[in-house]
Amino acid sequence: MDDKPIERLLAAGLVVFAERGFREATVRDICARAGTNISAIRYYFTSKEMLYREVLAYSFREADRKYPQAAFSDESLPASDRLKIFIRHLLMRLLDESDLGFHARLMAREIAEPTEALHFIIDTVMKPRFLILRELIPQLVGDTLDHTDIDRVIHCIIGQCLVFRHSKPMIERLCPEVISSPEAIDRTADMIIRFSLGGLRALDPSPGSLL
Amino acid sequence: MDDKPIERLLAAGLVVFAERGFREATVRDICARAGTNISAIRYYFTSKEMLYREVLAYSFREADRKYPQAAFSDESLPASDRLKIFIRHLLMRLLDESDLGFHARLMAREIAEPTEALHFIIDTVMKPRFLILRELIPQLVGDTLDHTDIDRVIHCIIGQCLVFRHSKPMIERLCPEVISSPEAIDRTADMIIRFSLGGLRALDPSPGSLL
DNA sequence: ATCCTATTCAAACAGGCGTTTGAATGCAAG
DNA sequence: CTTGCATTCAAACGCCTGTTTGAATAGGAT
Repeated sequence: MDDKPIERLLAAGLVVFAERGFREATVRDICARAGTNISAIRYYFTSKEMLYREVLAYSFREADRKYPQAAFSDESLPASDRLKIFIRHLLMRLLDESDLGFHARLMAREIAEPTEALHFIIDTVMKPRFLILRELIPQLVGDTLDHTDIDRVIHCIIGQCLVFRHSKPMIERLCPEVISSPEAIDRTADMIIRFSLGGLRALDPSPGSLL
Repeated sequence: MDDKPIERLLAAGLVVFAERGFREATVRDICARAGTNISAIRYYFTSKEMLYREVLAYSFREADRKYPQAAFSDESLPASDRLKIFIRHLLMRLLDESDLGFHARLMAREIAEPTEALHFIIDTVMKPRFLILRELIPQLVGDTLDHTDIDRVIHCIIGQCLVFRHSKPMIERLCPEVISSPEAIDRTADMIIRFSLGGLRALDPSPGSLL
């Protein structure tokens, strides 16, 4: 447990908001975890909603600290390698059960049921990655697809990663083995990569494809 | 509006539960939509939770009535055709904005944040479809994958469909065109099918593949 | 008309929520 | 020690929730 109440509230808020969502999270629960009095939220953040915004910012800071500038934005690497890195990176973050996992869960929540903070999140973390994929994918499928189809392909790829996070309850009932261990998650990442590269190859009509 | 209060409450409950989730939905809102008094829920369903269960059952009934026994379980068709039907079917249901869309949203909610009803839903609607895919996929990729990898592939495929439902808020901000019209959704389904068949081909080492 | 049952209704209830209060506490500076 | 300020605390506030109540209403059977 950190020393200052502000840090403790941010850390506790991250956990509770990630697990229960904004509305279902209670300030009493957050404060209990943080070991503070209820009114500490008002004192330091003025309201639950302001705390939530600060938790989001805190979450981004922590995530960027642990996963700094992903190598997938390194333009000197081959496009297919960059895509592989992106997929593995994304899946790991999504299924990470440490502090980092809360960040992923928090964002998954915002995507599915946006608060007013969604625009900020999209522009800050989603859009930059999205734009990189927008220039990456055409390098892998040639010029046959228009920009809308490129966006479709991008979602096909990230959807394969997201499903393992947000359908987790179903997965754990139907086939828990696919993500039950770090090795299993690793194999899942491999599978998504093989599957996606195969999918991209099917979209590229040129015979001597880069893939 | 239907005639009987029970029907009206079920229909209103479907809409409100699908849009707000179980906890955030209020009985006052549901009753207002249904045009009944608040205590009608107690009178006909004894509690909000019992109403929710009945809404789930009602939702399944309605969905099966509109999308009866999908052709994709027709074993006389080629496996690849059955997969195509499955993908198109699933995406259409997920993005359908009519009554049927509420059914899909309701289930998407249960998958992401299960109530006690999840087990029932999984065994009733998910598992049967999942088991069909479990026998379908091996026909398309040969015998090279163990059953866990088959389950991974299944999730890669359904993940591509699910992402367009549950990342909708993000899609509508980053690239709304991909699902902005029935034609666009149709093109998205085509893309998922091409992408998935390509992915499956990449997993099948045999030269003269069925794909 | 009278009774009985089914249904509707407005009002209130208890509990949990985020927020607010005002006093208690700690602690460094004068 | 005293002052002043930042911080903590228990308690209460007002609001909204699901639920409950008991009376009002309706409509068919006798």
